[in-house]
Amino acid sequence: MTDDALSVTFAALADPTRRAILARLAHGEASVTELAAPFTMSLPAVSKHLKVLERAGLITRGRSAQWRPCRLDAGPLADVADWVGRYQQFWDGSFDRLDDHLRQIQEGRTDDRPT
Amino acid sequence: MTDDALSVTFAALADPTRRAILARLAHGEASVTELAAPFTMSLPAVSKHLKVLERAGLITRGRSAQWRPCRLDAGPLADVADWVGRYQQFWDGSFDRLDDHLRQIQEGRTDDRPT
DNA sequence: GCTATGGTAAACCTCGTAGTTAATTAACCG
DNA sequence: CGGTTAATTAACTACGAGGTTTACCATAGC
Repeated sequence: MTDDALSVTFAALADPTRRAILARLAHGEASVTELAAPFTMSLPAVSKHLKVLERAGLITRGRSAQWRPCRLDAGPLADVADWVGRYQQFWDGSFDRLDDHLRQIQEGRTDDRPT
Repeated sequence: MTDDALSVTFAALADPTRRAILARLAHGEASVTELAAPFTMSLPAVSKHLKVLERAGLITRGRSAQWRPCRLDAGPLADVADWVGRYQQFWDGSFDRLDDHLRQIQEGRTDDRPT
């Protein structure tokens, strides 16, 4: 797997278990065993998923006695929304962003974006 | 890799080469060799990336003589935007979507979404 | 100190991904 | 037909992802 931030984030999201964990954390902090409860897989497997999410910056982990509570950090999701938003013109039938697009061409932007 | 649509889409996007290919296709149709030009990797490698994108529904491929032109299909990106949008309240500091969120709870929605 | 609980680490297995080179198919052109 | 260009298939290598079980560390509570 490539190691740029966006790739790490997308890869972390490419698993329904991890997305379900994020969905659970949207309700609020939770311990590892709480997060693992809905799944049939072993605790170490969940622990690994959490490590992936942590590496992607999607969760942060605290320390309270023997518990390691997880909290959602949606920062990287904003980057995802930003990235995907550049393609919005290609699915919503509107071209509201076309002038942004053209302006960016003029600015000589040639990196990883649709325009 | 899991085979639900969203996972396949996220996995396809978790590679800078593939994102660059999508960015290129946002300019318009292109052949495989055209798409491969910016990269140092071999043509079969690019061909495999295209197969991943095709499987995710992010591109469609035509046929014109010996060329197999690729076109962007942003449909799956709309699903990504939809998914990530449910977390917007967690990064933009506003709670504009909170009532949507609460309404969905009342509708008994318990699937892969932050609320 | 002992034991129970919460969580991670280690070692291992299996499978898919990303890349290579070489061979093959497909279509055009003279 | 023969040759060239476009692209895929095949066979192979290397590696990381996701899962398991077992063993270990850390803290709480008696």
